[in-house]
Amino acid sequence: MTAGGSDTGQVRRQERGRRRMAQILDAAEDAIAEVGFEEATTNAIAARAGVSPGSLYQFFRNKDEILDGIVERYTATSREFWDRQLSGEAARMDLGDFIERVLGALATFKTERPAFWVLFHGSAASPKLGEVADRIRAGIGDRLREVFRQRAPEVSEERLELLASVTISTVRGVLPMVMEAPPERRAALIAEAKALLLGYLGPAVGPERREGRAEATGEAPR
Amino acid sequence: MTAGGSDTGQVRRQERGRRRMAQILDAAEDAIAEVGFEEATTNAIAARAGVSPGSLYQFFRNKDEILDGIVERYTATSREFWDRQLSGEAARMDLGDFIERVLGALATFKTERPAFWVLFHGSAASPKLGEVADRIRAGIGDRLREVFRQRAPEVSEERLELLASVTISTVRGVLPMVMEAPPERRAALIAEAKALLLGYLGPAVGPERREGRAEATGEAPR
DNA sequence: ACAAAATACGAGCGTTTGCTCGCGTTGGTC
DNA sequence: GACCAACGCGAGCAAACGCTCGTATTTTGT
Repeated sequence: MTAGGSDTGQVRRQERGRRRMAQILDAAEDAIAEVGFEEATTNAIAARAGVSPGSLYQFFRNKDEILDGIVERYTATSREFWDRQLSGEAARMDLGDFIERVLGALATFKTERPAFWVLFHGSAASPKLGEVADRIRAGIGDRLREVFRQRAPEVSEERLELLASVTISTVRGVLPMVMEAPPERRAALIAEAKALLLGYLGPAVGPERREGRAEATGEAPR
Repeated sequence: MTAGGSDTGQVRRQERGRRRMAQILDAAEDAIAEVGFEEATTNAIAARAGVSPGSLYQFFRNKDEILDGIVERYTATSREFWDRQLSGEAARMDLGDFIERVLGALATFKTERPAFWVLFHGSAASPKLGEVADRIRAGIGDRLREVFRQRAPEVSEERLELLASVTISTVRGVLPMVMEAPPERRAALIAEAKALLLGYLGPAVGPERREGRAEATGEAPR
């Protein structure tokens, strides 16, 4: 009898099994990134992972559960990434440097994990992936708002919310353009995106905000 | 015998037939907008259009050709829209007014034709739709660049290209946020988007640009 | 050493999907 | 009014899909 299921905890997974699960998730990730979720057949995923269809269903009760597995891995990876990018340090950096660092890190991350990129920004994913991506973005929004709040405590909460939302949407719109461009053009596009965001965020949360717009370097009025 | 096919020109369509084709395209548009292209079954589309599967295939050789029909209609509608928005007049307007008008028109258009919206910006469409949308955006980019060129003839061609690309990507990123927000919040979000674009475009193609500026969005001397 | 559980296989099931086919109806043309 | 193309129907075919099942092998616990 099959003893399937993955997170029901009813199966004592062996080392071999955990390896297989990772193999299958890798294969599924690639397949879905290539042709979309509905079009990635379970048999094809199994074949790509070097596993029989029967074995696949030993670890995942159905196709949706494979997607759940991918989502779980992505959520964890994403959290790590944004923990690094939006740490306390981010509130103390120069705004331009901050923007540049995040955009750069985002670009290299998407380059290194193209499957994640296609999965969550592409147009061939699935409604479920869309929802997860929305939730993740909401979390990023909260953290970004916190960074802004620390940078500019005098700004109202509603404005902070607007700033964070617009910033995320902008990055979301601009990043595909950067990623689809030939690599030698990326630097110029990132610089342009930086200018765009700097012009928008600078007056609100940058050092040059308000009273006399000092050109100063290294001041912390508070 | 069936005499199918749509654009092969081998069939003398009657008035009744052309009406049926429009019915089918309407139904297909709605169905695809709801569940995505692959998941919208031909039988369901036929039923929604009040037509038998056999009749559907009288007008469209296969499922892809239905998509072609939708694309054709959208392309025409889109061209009309952008003809209005990016006419010669656009080069003579105040930059802020121009941005506001386009954003507003875009928002109302997407509200009135939700199917188009989901089809071309949603994540449940199809690779083919993606390609078409890319081509359309390229066309919009050309026209926008032309508007910018008329507004600021002294700006280099490469810079104009960057400005147009970044502008389109930004709008593409910001618009979903506006559309998904509750209607009473849209005005605030559009105002915010306007500020974002004005800050970026103003120094380059706005009336407030100055010849002597060496800072900010660095202009390459030549 | 031995039983039980976990892992592995792949042919093939039941269902769904895009599409066909045979046949009947409507409408334009002479 | 006779003829023929265009229009219309819907049962059902062939292919593809997600998934199962009987069975064989490997690992773990004792």
